Amino acid sequence: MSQGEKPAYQERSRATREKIVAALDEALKEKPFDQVSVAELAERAGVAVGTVYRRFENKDALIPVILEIYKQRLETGAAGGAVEIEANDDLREVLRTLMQKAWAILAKEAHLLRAVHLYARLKPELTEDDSWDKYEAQSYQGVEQLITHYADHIKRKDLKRASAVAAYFLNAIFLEKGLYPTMSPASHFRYSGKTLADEAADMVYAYLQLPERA
Amino acid sequence: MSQGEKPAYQERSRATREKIVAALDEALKEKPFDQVSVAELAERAGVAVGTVYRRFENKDALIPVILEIYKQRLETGAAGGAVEIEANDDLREVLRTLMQKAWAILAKEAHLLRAVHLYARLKPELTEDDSWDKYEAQSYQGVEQLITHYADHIKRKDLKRASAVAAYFLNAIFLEKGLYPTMSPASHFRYSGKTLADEAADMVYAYLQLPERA
Amino acid sequence: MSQGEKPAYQERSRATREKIVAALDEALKEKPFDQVSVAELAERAGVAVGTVYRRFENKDALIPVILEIYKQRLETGAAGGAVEIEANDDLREVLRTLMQKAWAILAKEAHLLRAVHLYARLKPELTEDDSWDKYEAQSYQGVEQLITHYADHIKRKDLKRASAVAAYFLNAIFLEKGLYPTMSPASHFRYSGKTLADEAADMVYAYLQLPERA
Amino acid sequence: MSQGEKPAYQERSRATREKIVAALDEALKEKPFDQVSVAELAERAGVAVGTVYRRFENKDALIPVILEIYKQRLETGAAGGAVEIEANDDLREVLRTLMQKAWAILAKEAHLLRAVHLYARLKPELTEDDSWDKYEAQSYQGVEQLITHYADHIKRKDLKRASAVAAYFLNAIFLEKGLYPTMSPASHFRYSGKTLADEAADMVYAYLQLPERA
DNA sequence: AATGAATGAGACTTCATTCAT
DNA sequence: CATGAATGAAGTCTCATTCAT
Repeated sequence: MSQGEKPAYQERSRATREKIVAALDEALKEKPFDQVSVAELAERAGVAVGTVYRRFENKDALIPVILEIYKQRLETGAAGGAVEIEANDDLREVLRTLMQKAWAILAKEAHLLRAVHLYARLKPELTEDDSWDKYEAQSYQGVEQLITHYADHIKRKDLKRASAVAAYFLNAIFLEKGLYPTMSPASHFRYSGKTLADEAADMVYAYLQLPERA
Repeated sequence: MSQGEKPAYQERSRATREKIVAALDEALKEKPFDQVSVAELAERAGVAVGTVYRRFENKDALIPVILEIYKQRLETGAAGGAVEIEANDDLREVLRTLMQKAWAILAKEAHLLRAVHLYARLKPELTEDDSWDKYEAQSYQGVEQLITHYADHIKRKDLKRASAVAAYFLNAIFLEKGLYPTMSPASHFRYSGKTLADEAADMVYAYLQLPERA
Repeated sequence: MSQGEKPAYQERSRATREKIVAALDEALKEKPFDQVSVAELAERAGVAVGTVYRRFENKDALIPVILEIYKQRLETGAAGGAVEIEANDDLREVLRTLMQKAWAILAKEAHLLRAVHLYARLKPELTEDDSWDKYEAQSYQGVEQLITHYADHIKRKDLKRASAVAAYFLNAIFLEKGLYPTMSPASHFRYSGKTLADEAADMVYAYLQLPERA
Repeated sequence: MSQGEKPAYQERSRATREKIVAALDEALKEKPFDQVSVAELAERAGVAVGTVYRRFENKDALIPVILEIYKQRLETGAAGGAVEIEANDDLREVLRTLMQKAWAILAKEAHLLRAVHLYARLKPELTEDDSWDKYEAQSYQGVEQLITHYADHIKRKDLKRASAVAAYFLNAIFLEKGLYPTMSPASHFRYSGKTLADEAADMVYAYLQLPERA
């Protein structure tokens, strides 16, 4: 239960909450959170306006929910395609596989990623318990673990920094993807998402192979 | 003159337009475009509300102006710090210098970058003459030229794709910077912008040095 | 049972009613009836919203209850401090004692007096059986009885009118007190309630001693 | 211009303001301020809802206006019927005349008196410059001046206290009148307003003639 | 009987846009 | 051309009341 959300004691309440959350998920595919009125949300959810306010203190209390859905989707997606790393796998290949998986998930949840960045992340005070912070930390650690695991095959000395830079980069590239999921064909990057994922993996791999400046 | 903008034949009109544009620039430093009301804009510009509507058909007609200001600032910034590339300069160093320059400019104009991405780029139909398209093309070509210039020191075969990927990456990383110019210290990337710029340069450099997969 | 109230046949029902009434009494000490929502009332009473509606047809049906509580408090208060009038008591002193008693009770029940005047009395149609009317009649009669009892010591000829005027006056002065129980010290009447009660008694006494105009 | 009110530079603005104020005046004759919605007010005034908000920051900003109208009406009324006190006039008669005048004015403006007491006076923080305070002080001083003027014909020693008590009493009796301007015929005070005014005057007169207790 | 979730009318307020001056 | 008053649709939120459990 996030900040500003009201407790749901009954089964019925939980069902209602789910309807609202689902409606929000759908609505975000079409327009930014700002432009989804509570009335529209209620209608999509098939409930009355007042019902939304019975579950959420105000419209802003829905923002943490976005992050919540997003994290849940990622977990579900990750669970479905967990990557088992064998000791002797090639780092370049592992990165490529990982990026492909991540990209596939994001292509489906881009609308949430967009909302997370534009609302949840920009209003951290609304997100309970440093939720974004924790999530971010987790993803940074994931990258760090991978890199540490392959320390012997990496030329960078400062693995901590390398990990942070790599994570920042991946985050940035996914953000771009999230903001412009269906960018007009006029866009000058004419390669497929699959290709881009491969190249992003290569970029990280190459970076790790490059020794620091003297 | 962008879409929805009205012609300014007289001297006075142009002065008015300048005032409005300057006011918009200032306002965007404080809040997103959405939250800048026409009334506020008029007040900041020292003109009446009706006057804004005499110059711009509606509020959306101001969106292309954002891109216009942004491009102009970049040009001014770039002109002030043009990088002369000598034939025998080291590519890694050149990239680093370029990134530092770019970073410095963006740090100052982050509010515009943010607005460009959130409004101008998301509503390409509002931007006259494929303005964003042209701008994007230009920046892609810039990267491509640089890479072509250093073709001999690069291991990638497909220079066109490498250029596109590099440009996409740079764009993404700047977007992240633009959206969260003053991200809370809780953020897990604890390195300075200067450091990040260096690492980004390295990442592109390393990528260019890595031959394509077999 | 007032208008709009529903019969409570069972023991449990009566207990519920009591809880609601007590909650209303408490709530009125803090805010006007208007601002006490049914939900708040139910919570204060420790019952569900629906339960309130099982006992009272609608929110307005609570208004007569206010008068009921008020009358009951006055009776309790009066019973506790009944004034025995001896034949040879001085009228001026008797009035003074009465006013002091009345004032003491009202100071405690000012919130009810306020509510009675603002809601119960302004919506007589809601008050069952001319309840306010009866109450008013009773208080007028009380004054009349007292005055009749002291007829020999009074100069006024028209005792009925004098009684009515005196009752009206007392009512008015208590209303003022009820509406502004804790008026800011900036208020220009800087005397204590006790003093004011004394003076009010004097005023009535003096009035009774003044013969009608020729 | 009271608190929360916006400046009206143009003639047109002033006309609008007047329309709104007049509409408020009318509306208060029918229902309490609480129950007058901004939409209703706008409709009565023949303007749009937004227009009300252009002149008044919010609904509460209308409260000080009530006091303003009330004071203005009293002044207008008083001006029309100023009472010239001749040195040798009888105090009882003077009081009677004054009360009759006051009563006549109030009968017409009872709705404002009601609103002043329920809103303006209960929310002094909304009333600019201690406006109510000043008004109250003025009325107290008026009574005091009259009483001082007739000091020789008064038996009370403490004229200051006597003045305060008299003013408090008059205020209270008018409040009662304001709150129940058209009390149902069931009311037990069956005398006309004119009669009541006479009796109120007598009451004050008698009080002044009664020496303090020993 | 009791519960509390759901309803939806209606209140306040904002603001892009129009238009009389 | 400029001004700023006026407009009114639309948004957020409250709360008396209803109803399924």
